[in-house]
Amino acid sequence: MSCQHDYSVCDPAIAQLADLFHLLGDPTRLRIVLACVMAPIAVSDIASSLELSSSLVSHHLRLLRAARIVKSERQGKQVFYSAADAHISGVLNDMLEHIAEPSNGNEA
Amino acid sequence: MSCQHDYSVCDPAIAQLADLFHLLGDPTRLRIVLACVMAPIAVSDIASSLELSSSLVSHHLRLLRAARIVKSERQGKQVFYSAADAHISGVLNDMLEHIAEPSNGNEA
DNA sequence: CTAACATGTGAACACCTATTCACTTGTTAG
DNA sequence: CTAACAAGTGAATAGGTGTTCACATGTTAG
Repeated sequence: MSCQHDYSVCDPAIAQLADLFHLLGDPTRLRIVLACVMAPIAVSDIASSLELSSSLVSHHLRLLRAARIVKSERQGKQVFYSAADAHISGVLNDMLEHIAEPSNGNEA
Repeated sequence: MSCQHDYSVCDPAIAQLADLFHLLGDPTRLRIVLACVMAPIAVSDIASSLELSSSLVSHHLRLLRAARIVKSERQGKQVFYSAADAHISGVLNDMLEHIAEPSNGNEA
């Protein structure tokens, strides 16, 4: 198996990996993900709390759900979205730590 | 301080976070990052091993270095690039685990 | 059934960006 | 100095995509 768990990643895995990062790479979509990671939340609540149209939120949630970044659960008229698994929060935490790190003098 | 280390992320941090993910969201750029994460490597070696033009690799490395995802080190004519810190590999590992996870029946 | 609400979706547009090409800058060797 | 190699850069372009608008679907209440 040439597709192990270290960094010798096979090409299809790279495409999938890039797709996940790409989905998190949009500020609006990232805010939606963060809202879902905190707690299960309905589409309309995401829209109102982030001041976005429900339509836009739905568009983004569709992509996020297709990539299994979030999962959906219906409760009456509303559909609640939440983080798909723990890896997502792990990724977000690592990136936040990366940002919080002091500049190592390798910029500019 | 409203900008703590949990998910109540302030807006400028979200922009920065999204920018990092966006940089990893391109397959070509992600391959370059993976090459750098494995071991310090020169621009020309990245280009030849990934079958890309040196120009394209330089363009991407500029962006990656600006975001402190990679760092550069000159050795003679060549410039070696490597991962900026451990958080990057942590993020990549988490995402790989996310991919490797069995489908939880929430697709399609 | 209808009305009202919540969510999903298709098309269109404006914007962004990855890539290529030509060129410049830097470095070592002679 | 020049020649050859490595890396960086600016402009132009083709393709991708986030957003909006109008509408469709689904669900509950009456």
